[in-house]
Amino acid sequence: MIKQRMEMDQAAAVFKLLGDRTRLTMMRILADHDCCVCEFVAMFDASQPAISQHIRKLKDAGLVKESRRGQWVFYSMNRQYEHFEFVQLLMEALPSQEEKFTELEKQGKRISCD
Amino acid sequence: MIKQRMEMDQAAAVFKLLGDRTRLTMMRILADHDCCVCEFVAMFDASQPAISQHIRKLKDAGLVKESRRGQWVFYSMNRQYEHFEFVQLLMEALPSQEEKFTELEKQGKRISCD
DNA sequence: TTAGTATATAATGATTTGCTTATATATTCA
DNA sequence: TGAATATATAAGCAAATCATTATATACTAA
Repeated sequence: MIKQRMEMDQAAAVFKLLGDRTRLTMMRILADHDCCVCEFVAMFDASQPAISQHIRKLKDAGLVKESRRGQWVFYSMNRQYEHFEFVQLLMEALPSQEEKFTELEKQGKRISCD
Repeated sequence: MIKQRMEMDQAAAVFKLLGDRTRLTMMRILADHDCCVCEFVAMFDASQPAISQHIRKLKDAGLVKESRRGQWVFYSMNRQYEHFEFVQLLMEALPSQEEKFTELEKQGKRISCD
């Protein structure tokens, strides 16, 4: 696969999206696991609308995609995103947020749709 | 050198700083060359105060450092910055802004203090 | 159909951002 | 010293950002 040339405007737009603690952590988590909204709400100390609005920005920009599974809406990294590889490179430079996830399981708040 | 663990808050703060086209391009240029303020002013379609204010943010955060050379103030990447390597990794993922520089020389606006 | 759960959206407001204009400060050079 | 150049800072303002509250929509299950 050929690496897309990244324009500075686009790069700045990505950085801007990632320049928020909540969105950045969400993306880092999504690099490892799909996640539904209520899981994010449980992980972060944030309201459900706040989480929804952060996700919307990521979705509008194309970084994540959604898929409904029953009553839940799951989000995942969008591998079709023009600069997916760039985003992935960034996420790999950041520490795993696995604790957030294990903590969620400990609280019994993990949603599983398998 | 041991790679510093990057906290998400700090990472988000870096991304936020880079989430502006002008600052991001400045940083990309600084990855290759030191630069003085008037060179940035000539390169970007921006006023001198606007440029100064962008630089100040980068300096306050520790990403760049200044050194006066005669009447000019030159800026460079701060290699002592806690997350210098992280920033450098990001810059390497972006296209060189060499054209900006060559254009500057063509206009005879390159400042040289050697 | 109705209640309950999950999610999205709309309206609002405080805060932050990034410019502008005006002015202050620092340095060089005649 | 005084003029010219380079840079920084302050004040003010429009737009963007990010939360909150209230409400709408979508789905499940009884």
